[in-house]
Amino acid sequence: MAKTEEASSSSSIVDSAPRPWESYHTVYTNAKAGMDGVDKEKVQRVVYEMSKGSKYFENEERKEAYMKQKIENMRDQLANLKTTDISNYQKVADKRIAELEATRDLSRIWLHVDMDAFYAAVETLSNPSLKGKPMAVGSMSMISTANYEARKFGVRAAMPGFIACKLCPDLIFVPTDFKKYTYYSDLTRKVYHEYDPNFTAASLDEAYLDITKVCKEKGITGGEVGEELRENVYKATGLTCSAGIAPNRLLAKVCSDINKPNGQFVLPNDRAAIMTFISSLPIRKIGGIGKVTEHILKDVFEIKTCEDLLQKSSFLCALFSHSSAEFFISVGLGLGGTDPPSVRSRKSISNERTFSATKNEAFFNQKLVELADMLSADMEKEGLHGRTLTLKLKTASFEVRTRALSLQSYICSSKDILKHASKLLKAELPVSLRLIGLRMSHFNEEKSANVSDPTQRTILNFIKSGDFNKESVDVNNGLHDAYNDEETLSQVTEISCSDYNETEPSSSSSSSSNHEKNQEQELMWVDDYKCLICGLELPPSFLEERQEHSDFHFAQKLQQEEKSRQIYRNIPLKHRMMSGKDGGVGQGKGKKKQKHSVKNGNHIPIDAFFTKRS
DNA sequence: GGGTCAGCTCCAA
DNA sequence: TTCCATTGGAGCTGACCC
Repeated sequence: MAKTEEASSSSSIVDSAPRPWESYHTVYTNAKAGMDGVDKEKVQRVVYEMSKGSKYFENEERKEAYMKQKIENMRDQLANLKTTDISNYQKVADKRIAELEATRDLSRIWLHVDMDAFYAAVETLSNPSLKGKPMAVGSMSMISTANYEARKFGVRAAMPGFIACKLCPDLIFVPTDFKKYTYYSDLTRKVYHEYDPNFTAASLDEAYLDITKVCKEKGITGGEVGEELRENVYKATGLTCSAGIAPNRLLAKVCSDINKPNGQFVLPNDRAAIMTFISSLPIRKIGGIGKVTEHILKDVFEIKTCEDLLQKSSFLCALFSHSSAEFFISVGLGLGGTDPPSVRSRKSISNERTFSATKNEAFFNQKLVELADMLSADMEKEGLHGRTLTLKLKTASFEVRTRALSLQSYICSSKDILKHASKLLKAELPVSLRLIGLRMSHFNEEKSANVSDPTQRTILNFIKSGDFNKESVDVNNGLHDAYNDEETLSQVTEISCSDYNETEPSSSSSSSSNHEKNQEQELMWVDDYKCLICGLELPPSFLEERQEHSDFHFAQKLQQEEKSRQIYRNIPLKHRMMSGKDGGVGQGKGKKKQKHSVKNGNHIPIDAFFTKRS
């Protein structure tokens, strides 16, 4: 791997290089457990030969070019740093190192457990004839995992099946069966629960356990707990796993990879031991440092090990954002999570489907219907309502685009999702696609969250505030003046109606919005008969009329607010009202322009995402 | 001019 | 012939608001 990295940095023109595959970087040419002794150059060559000329390859080259540009930019920035700058950044870095060092906690013992080639092992368990044969779980398109026999050939997870076939012609493919994996995963979790009831499952086959307490209670070491736990997992499932025991989660994760498969590694709770361990640890072993970050750190700063991160900390502070620099420094110090991770609530929910590239719009619409149905069902299952919908597209050339819109209300019905998703898609047509995805985010935290905003301008808040008494005078005296401009009136009314429409029952919004409306009705109609604001009498059976009347007062309230602001700012009301509607459906604040940067090649260069801007 | 939000892209697991 | 699916998060820009 080191050899190929050196080669890549020295060969700038791919095609003229004698070994072009050496500069073709993929995630699956990186070292992984069970791949020692693999002819890496052969793997890289095969991967390159099989990929060369494909749309995927072209896209990878584009990304590579962006990355090189980014590296060049960062090198320039680095070269332009003056001695005084460096000296100042060194002070910043030293301060941050001292602060982070002060947070070091060596009192906890963490265990990271990782099942060995989990999916493949489960499949072998249910079909013992696979034992000893090279096998991969997945398909010709993509492999989820490969057993250790297959890894000897360079076959691994995240590799396309057709390339794996070339590397290992006798490779057996087994389709994925998540039901089976979930069943075995549950068995392992029952074991974990005995050691730490609050363990964190990182995936079906990985978990973090705080074993401090169990070590004390049983009077045994972390290593002994690890041995016992792995034994119990084997007894419960017939599957082997590996473990890492360390003072924090970050290190425990690194440690569990060291003696894979069916082994474990213990890093003592001792600062000197940690620093020794970290000093020679390649940065790529750290969770959070992937292919791109590794490349940048190596090519710009010549950082290869975690120790280098500390030594180059001043440059990292100079060129990276505060949070990125802090992360790198904490890695250099061997710090990681020691507190129990807080329970994280779901931030988004999505689904996406890949298909053969096509321009068929009817097909896109069909896919959108399916995705909206699936998303809606998933959301309903979890009782979620979201207000930001993101459409994800992957074009035939593997370019990924996302388009999002934020609505005024929370939705979850497939009908609503489809309605907005279709609009987003329409703006992108014509286009040749190979993937469509939908993601919903910005959930209402609780069922009532969508009505909880105290600053939201609703009739309920309006009445509760008591302002209506004061303003009802205006209603009687100056109402007609306020609505002299008919166009303005229609626009104001439109806004109020749309506000209600966004939360109407048909959009399957939560019952809380209905509840609020009912509350408003109760508050508005004295003795269920007379309008509290203007005294108009309407019997309860006149539902529509009452609704219109509510809208009328709400519009009036908005109008008056707008008018007072208009006077203050001396800006024509009409213009502001129109710009507010201009953005169309659910523009949140309604005044943002749609960006189409990627289409024109104007999208933000990759280096914008890491490099600190002046 | 600073704070905030929406939109977007990318990275990582 | 063929390069997945899902989630979370960082960090940037542009627009708006105060």
